[in-house]
Amino acid sequence: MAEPIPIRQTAHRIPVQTIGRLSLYRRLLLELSAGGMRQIYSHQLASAAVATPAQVRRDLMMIGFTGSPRKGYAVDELIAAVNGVLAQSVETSVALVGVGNLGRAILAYYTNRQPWVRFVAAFDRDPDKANRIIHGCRVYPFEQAEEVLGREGIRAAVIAVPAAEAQRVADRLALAGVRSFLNFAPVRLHLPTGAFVDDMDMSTALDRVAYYARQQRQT
Amino acid sequence: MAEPIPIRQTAHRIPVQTIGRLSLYRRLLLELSAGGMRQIYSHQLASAAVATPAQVRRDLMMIGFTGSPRKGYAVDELIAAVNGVLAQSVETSVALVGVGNLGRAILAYYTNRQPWVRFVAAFDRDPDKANRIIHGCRVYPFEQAEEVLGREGIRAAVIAVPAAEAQRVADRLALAGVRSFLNFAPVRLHLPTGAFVDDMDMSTALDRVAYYARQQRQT
DNA sequence: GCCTGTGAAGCTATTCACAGCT
DNA sequence: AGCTGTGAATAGCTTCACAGGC
Repeated sequence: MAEPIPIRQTAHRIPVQTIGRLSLYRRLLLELSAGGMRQIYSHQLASAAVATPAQVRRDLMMIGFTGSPRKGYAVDELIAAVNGVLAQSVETSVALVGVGNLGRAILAYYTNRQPWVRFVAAFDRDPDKANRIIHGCRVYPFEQAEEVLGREGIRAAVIAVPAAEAQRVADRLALAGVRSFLNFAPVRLHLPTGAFVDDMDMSTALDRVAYYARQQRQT
Repeated sequence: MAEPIPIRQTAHRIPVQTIGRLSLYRRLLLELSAGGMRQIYSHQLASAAVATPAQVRRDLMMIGFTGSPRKGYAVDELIAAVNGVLAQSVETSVALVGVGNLGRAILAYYTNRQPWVRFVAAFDRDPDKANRIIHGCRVYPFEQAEEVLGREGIRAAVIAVPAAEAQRVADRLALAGVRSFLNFAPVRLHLPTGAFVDDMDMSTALDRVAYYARQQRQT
């Protein structure tokens, strides 16, 4: 009865930045592996990821993966190790809320990438959109959210509704058991502690980019 | 001949996080102002922005804006102050590269928001897309990038091309004078120092969200 | 009493730098 | 000779906490 799942427990919390970079490393490594690369040095992976070698080594240390001084890291083993952290062997079910222009583009974007994540349901307030299948994902009226989320065991959602509705949607999803959100609406969400939100605030991002475009001073 | 542009120089560099929050504050304040609010306390703005009051005060300190202990901050003056920092009175011209599903959704998203930023040109490799007008933005063949970017004085661009093309596109834009990038392609870009890149990496974001959806342990 | 402005402290991610290994 | 693994140092954003003001 000691530990039924002795997978790999890296005692400490992994910082969110590291999680993000691990996702990037995996993507790069999958491509390199397909290209025949078997071993890789931290400086090579760092260069591909636009990071420093020390950063790469630190990240891998976080997940308890070790290489050899002589040959660097074994690519396929490293991919497996990252998979072990990012996707605990099962694929994650995700819901999309808001099937407007942006929502559809998001669905199209994710289709046939990341087989470890699957969009199993989409919701829209507009009943005309219900019961259609978009990019292989069934659209339900938002009223059925609780039922479908529960049935599918969905704990992650992508919010692509207008700003004015985002908080209401988030509240309802949270009550239905969703704990992790990818928020495309340009508002910050108030959520119960323990929930995770990743804001993809395109408005803010464009403002930042516009700001730095004007900082053409000496550098 | 002392200082022809005595605008407002807050000696130190403003951190990118602060720039992002200023953008958010402005959006919130515009709405509050439209709703008739004239004064606001740091804790009120903080609550709307899901931040701490100290954070708000520090951010405003960064741009040299001061309130009064009694009444807090004057909403409209604060909006003007943020505008002074984020948009130096002129509107910023931006180009979009890649007019696929995602590119069109991006254009649609930004249309009629943020009047201080304007998409003046879009580019696509596919000549069939050229010379059309999408959401009020003219599409050019990518070959004409240098010419159009130069003519319009464009220094900021949104990259929405497939991963495999993003670096080539970025290189060419950088050579044509673009210094600030909003990158939707799921790769990190290598750019000359001094250039600014904001990565909107949707793949990484979804992986992060999926990861934390599974961390349903005690919190 | 309750707010702002801010020096100082705290925190956490990143980078350094070097011992150890092959 | 050149790489990994990692304690220690660094850096920079955030939070604390309190003086000052109304």
